[in-house]
Amino acid sequence: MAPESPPPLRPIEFEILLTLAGGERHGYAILQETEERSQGTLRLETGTMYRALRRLVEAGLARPTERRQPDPQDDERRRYYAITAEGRRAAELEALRLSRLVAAARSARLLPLGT
Amino acid sequence: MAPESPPPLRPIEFEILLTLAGGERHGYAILQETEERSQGTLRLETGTMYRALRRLVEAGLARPTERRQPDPQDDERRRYYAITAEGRRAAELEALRLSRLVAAARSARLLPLGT
DNA sequence: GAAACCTATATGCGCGGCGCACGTAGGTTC
DNA sequence: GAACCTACGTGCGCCGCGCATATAGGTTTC
Repeated sequence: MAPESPPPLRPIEFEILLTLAGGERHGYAILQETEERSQGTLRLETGTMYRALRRLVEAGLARPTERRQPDPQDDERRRYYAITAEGRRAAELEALRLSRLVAAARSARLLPLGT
Repeated sequence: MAPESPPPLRPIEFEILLTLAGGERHGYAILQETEERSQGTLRLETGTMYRALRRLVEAGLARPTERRQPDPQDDERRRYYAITAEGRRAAELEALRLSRLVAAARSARLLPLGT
């Protein structure tokens, strides 16, 4: 009877949470920032992203924020989201898993040892 | 017209190639070694693994080996597979992508900085 | 000035990967 | 002999994903 580990994050869900870990973001900003970070190695489709974002909210890993600062620059259509405490824990777990995976890849000489 | 980057590896495909990077393996050994490496954070279903392995062969990233060493210890049912040069390149690319992702996670303080 | 593009969010649809169950089968352990 | 391990594989249903499309206001380009 293990403490019932939560279902693992899908790659796209982790990307979104990683972006949200940097602060509140709206959907379109998540799209841009994620693709920029991956430098073309990942293209995040709008349909995929908005649905994954909704899933994260339903799972309690992200939450919509009512933040509507009186900035006239701000596009009214934007809907902002923040990572939750549970979302952060899930992302930390996944990051740890990935770091071990990368270490294993380094041991297998799939990456330069010095990196 | 970018040089048409290949479709990215799925997580399970990367796990399999990572195991094969350590040398020839048969299917059941891939199952055991992968689960052992992930220490319970990933459970690789038999159906999923054998099908992913077949996909990798069809994509030219892995190949069956006719290796049948005269070891009487060896279970005759085993079917061995090896990583191909193309498979290694794909795994290296994915490992690089993941290492950058982990670095980003570290910057976002999802991982202890010292690790 | 309209055609093209950017920002911003969202749905429709079809394919296929995945989880789970099951099948086969010989060997070992209790 | 029942249960379990090794070893390979198929069947099936769900749903996540990629791609297309919808909506709509603002800006840039020809």
